[in-house]
Amino acid sequence: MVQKTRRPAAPDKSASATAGTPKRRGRPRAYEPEIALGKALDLFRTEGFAATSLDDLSAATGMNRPSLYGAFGDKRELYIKSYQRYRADARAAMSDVFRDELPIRQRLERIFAVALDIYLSGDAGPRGCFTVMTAASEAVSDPEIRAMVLEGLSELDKAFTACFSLAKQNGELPPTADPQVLAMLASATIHTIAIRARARMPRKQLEAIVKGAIDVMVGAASI
Amino acid sequence: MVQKTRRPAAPDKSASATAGTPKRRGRPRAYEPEIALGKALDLFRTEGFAATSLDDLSAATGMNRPSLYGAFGDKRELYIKSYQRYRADARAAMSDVFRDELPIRQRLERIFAVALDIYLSGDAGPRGCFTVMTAASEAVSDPEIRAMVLEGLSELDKAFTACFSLAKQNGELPPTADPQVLAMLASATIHTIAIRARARMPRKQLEAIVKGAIDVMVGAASI
DNA sequence: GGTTTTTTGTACCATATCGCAAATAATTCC
DNA sequence: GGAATTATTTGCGATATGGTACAAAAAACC
Repeated sequence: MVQKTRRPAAPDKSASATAGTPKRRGRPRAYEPEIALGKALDLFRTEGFAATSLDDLSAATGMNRPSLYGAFGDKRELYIKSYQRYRADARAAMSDVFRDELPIRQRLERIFAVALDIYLSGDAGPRGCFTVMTAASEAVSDPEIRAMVLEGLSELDKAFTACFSLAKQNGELPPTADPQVLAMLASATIHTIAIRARARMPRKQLEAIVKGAIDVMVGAASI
Repeated sequence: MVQKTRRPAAPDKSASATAGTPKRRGRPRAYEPEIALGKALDLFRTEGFAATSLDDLSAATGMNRPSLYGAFGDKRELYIKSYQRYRADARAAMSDVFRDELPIRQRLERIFAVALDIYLSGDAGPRGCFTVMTAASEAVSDPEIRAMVLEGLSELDKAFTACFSLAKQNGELPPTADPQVLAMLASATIHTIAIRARARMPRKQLEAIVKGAIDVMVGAASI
């Protein structure tokens, strides 16, 4: 359903006080789409695409199936929107840390701490990284989803590369250090803890892995 | 169905020439269980547990559903047996290389080459690592499967640890090198290429990642 | 040849699943 | 208040799914 008569200009009514809410015309929505999408994401993250039924989604979001369909399209579209939401959330949680002007070691520590928080959250056990989960499931058979996953992977790679490049410029790393190689190691560390988290490896052990990886990456160990 | 009257001792019949085939009594099996299990594994590896139906499995193995059930139990049991088969295959493919007395760098190169072969194989696109896939899907909700995955992860960790410990003993690594930390990096590299393979990252790029990781691990770079 | 044993093949069942159609409810516009 | 618009609710229908019952088939055993 394409939205037709969306009010052309500002309505200037009293209700317009609630910023950006142009008083839609029909029956008001009973549930906030953004909240519902978050619930759907939670489910998809724990169960995966195939193991999540529309009934499950309906129960989790509080919307019944036709409403779900009207709001987000079919199951696959909902999955894609959930994944985009996940990426947006993760980016929001990470961007500050990636942008911060901290010494490289502390920056990495904070980045991985945030990642662990994301991967270990969840009522029914740790849920890992949705990009990794999607790569492991839908990415093989669905080209569009695969493209999104590939983009998600490379977004992380690029962020780490920028991180290490800056550190190298600042003289925090030896001139022989290759930011791209270090970025791949950092991404690999992200991926391994995401997987291990889903297998319920305890946080302490994951933190030990992170610490060891950081030691190697910033050159404190194995020199 | 528990096997009852399994012939108590050696039958000493003519057919006994076909070693270890004690001439079972009823109608002979139309399909070799080991081959069928291999086909089931192929399917599970590409599609995952939930997205693979018994009809798919039936078509792939050439056994109809009742036969499948009789031979392997229900779908979950078949998945578990498939996973164990995968592990056995991977172990067989890896054990020589892990045991070989090569210099550490060449050893790692060969290990990762074998891993890439496993991860990039498949008619319907690269299939990655089944342990990683299972961690990403069934491991959260199924404790038994989760335990197997955790064991699979730690088996790899231990193999790499032994690898690096030996190299350190041989003086191939600096005395400050921590075999456990290096093993985690090696496992992380395995995991990241498994994931990237499923997103169809080209082999060349995966090999570049492996090369960079090896450089760092054996201390050729970033020193 | 007849009996026993094991496997296969056909058919079936109960349920789950996805998607949608039609009716009902709540709101704005006139 | 009535028309128009948008959402929700109920319920349906076609199909897929996991699992199984039961008869037919193919072999060994006697």
